[in-house]
Amino acid sequence: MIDPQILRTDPERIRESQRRRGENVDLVDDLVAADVTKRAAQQEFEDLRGQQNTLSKQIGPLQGTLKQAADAAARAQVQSRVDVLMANASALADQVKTAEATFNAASEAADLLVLQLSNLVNLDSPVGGEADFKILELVGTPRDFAAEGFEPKDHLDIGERLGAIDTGRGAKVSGARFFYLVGVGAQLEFALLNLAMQQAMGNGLIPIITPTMVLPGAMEGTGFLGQAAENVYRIESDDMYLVGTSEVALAAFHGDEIIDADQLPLRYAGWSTCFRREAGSYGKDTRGIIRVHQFDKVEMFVFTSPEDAEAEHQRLLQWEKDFIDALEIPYRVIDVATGDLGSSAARKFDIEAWIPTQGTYREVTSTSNTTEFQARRLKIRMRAGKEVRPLATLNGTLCAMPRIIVAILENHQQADGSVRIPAALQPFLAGQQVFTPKV
RNA sequence: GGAGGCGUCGCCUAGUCCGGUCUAUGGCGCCGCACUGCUAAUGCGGUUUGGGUUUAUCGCCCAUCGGGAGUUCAAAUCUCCCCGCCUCCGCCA
Repeated sequence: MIDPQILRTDPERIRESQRRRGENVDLVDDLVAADVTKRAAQQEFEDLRGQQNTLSKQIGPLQGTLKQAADAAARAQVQSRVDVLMANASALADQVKTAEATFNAASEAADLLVLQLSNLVNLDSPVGGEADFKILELVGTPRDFAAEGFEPKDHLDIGERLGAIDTGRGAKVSGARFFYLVGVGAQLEFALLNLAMQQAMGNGLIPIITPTMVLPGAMEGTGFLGQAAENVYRIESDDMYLVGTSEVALAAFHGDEIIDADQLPLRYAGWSTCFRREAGSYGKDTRGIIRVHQFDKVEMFVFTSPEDAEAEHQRLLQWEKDFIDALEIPYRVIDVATGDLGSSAARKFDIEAWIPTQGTYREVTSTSNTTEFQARRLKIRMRAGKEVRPLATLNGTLCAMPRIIVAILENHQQADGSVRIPAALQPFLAGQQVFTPKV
């Protein structure tokens, strides 16, 4: 949700944001109109309710007088005054009811529109669609397998030979885009989890394990029921959702709370399984575990003041780079274009790891500055002195397991089918330096 | 799943039976002022949140007693539904 004040003072700013996103610009004008209608109805209703309250409040004391009235004559006099007041108030009650219904309808209409509006984009984000990202940085050098004298195998070949990845049985049991991590595959995930958490805690983040099923409010509040709704699993029988990222449960963690400014920033490193329907990606990445319905992820999430949000965003990006650096994987950092931000983000940086067999970089992390967008929806505020106002939330992937595993297997494979284990991971793998094929 | 109890403006708490002087009591905490070498103590005042209006301020109005619906001129208080917490029973990793 954006600041409704902007709607009244500077709607052009919102229109420009919508334009850059390639989203509905007319929505802004509909909203401005709905807001005007809503406030007029509110005035009308509150004015009538005020009149009614005034009348009603006179009745109470008179009832007391009535009980203490000395004689029948006095009682009759007071009673007649009560009768008049009640008659007037009664007449108003109908009007109040009508005005209230009108206001509620206008209010709902406006709220519905507001929820459709995406966050204001950061003006530094490159304008355009998915392909219009800007490359900010190239780190590391992809290996020259030709020079090394062998053809790199893809992660599934390597993983199967290590007995680490089993997509065949995944499909048998759960369908397409499901997989098993077995043996060293499972060990590798645990090692990555431990390395990620060690780094996160070293940076002062609070480790946290979140629910993976959430109520509609959490999903709505984080902005996943808009354009992204088709990628979310819904549990029909209980009206709940499976989260696509622990960001949902992490953001909602402080929902409806007012946090003292001196508690900020609040930084978490959440661990959860993530579920994605991957609707609209039929035929894409069908081989291996690059695009799956269920995976585990360590996610960083920060609550901070809006003033500090951009600096915090850079910090999250740096921590993501630190992690990929530790795994010795070549990557590039991109500034995601406005049309590819998702509704909550004002700005987004992705890290894309080099995938040798694809000859390209693929997304492994993503960090978004959602400014006050989620906080407004989830009613998360900060108290700075006497002032209470929305805070900013940010999220960033620290380690999305399958894709990192893909990157490790492919980038660190050796001619004999073994995989070199990066030094940073070795302490979490009982000192193993290499995974060797079982077959 | 069953039975019972509970949910009040940061925390604790009065009020709910019997609707109206509830503009929600008191304590703690916090903020301001006064007093005092400093601190502490004490005294006085302030202290829910959201919205509208005004906005230079003061202010005024509406809503808010877990959530929603209803009865009523009027609901913390009465009715119904829902949610959460606690205790016990059952089941269970």
